[in-house]
Amino acid sequence: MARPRQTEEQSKKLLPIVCEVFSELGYRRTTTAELAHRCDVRENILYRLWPDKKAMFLAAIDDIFRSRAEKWNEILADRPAPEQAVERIIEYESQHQGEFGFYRIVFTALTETDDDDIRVALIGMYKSFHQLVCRQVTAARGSGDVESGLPTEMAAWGLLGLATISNIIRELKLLSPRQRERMFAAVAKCLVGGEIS
Amino acid sequence: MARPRQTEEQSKKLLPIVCEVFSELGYRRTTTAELAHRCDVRENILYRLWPDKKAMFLAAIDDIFRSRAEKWNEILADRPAPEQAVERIIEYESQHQGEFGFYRIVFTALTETDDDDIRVALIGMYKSFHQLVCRQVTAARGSGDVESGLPTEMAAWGLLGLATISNIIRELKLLSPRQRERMFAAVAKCLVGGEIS
DNA sequence: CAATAAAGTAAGCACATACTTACACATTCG
DNA sequence: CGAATGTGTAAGTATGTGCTTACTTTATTG
Repeated sequence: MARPRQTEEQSKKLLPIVCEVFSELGYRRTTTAELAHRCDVRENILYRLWPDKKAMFLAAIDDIFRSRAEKWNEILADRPAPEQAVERIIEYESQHQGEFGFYRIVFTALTETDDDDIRVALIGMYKSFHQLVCRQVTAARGSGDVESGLPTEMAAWGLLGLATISNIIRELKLLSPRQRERMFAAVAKCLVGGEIS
Repeated sequence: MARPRQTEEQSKKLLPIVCEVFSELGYRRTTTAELAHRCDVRENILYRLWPDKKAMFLAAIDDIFRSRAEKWNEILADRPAPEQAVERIIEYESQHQGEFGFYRIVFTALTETDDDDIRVALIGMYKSFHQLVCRQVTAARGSGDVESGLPTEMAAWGLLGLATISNIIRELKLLSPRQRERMFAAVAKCLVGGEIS
């Protein structure tokens, strides 16, 4: 007998903007006023969608992981040969870095908050990502002798580290985009396929 | 005809505490009141040593780089064989990670501020570190054929990435300390000595 | 239409916090 | 000593910010 709730749709609509602002400004500098402004609504509307600022941030963490994983799935959807899958993802990552503000969110979550819920969310995200990467590395390596190279899980952590420093390099312009891409590809190749001397 | 200034000595005395607080809490959560409290002085005394909070943070960045570089020099001071130098540093880093709050300061500087002076300080710091690492990698590789492995500068970036993810792993307890150390050593070895397949 | 409930507006409150000011005390050196 | 200058204390100010509240408008459905 009245208007049906649209909160669901609205939060979906607003979430990408929320993500963007958090990843641009970090947790602390992101004010609810700024969030509202960028979402082109008033603050209290945000507070109808989420109970508090922390919930908005948690939603952003969740969304940022989901959108990244989705992207990877898209890449893998056209079924490249397993050996090429990881290369495809690496190529994608090296070129589209920072697009989702992934690392800024992580950094901010690590330093600006001291909240257990946020830590738990981060931990879950990293574990999922690590798994995802592990699977790709395994696929890329095929059934060749694994003993000669880095154990898969270690190579996967190395790749995550590579992605992280690569983002820092991008943010601080420590290398040109071209150089950064080449560095990313070479180091990734070394980690996935390199022998331990 | 009056008391001589002691600001120099006092800032030296207080700086490690300032570093510690910034790296624990990040830039935004660190209040001048908290800084004063931890330094066991009043706020206005901090403001006699530095013009504003940002200057305190910049001083912390500078100090944290200096103390880390010093540590490395200590390690290298007892002149290990060049091939072992990088291993020594890697071993040290893998075990003492997070001690200086290095990465927390970096993360916080990257996300919580949008200040050019801070960016410049960070950029300088990374370049210095990268050089330092490059020199060690070169030394470790000796005069062997370089062509077969990763170019030195790339390996150095990889190592910095490894240190970064390793810190994240430590902070989020994604691996046990033992596992993390093993991972660090294995990936580092792969980067420094690994062949590109 | 008219009742109802959601969406939107605007103002404001309570508190945190960067930075200041006014003043008392201590130390140096003519 | 005493004037000058540095150090320490304590309170205060102006602003920013998370969150709320009281109210108006809009859409839906019996």
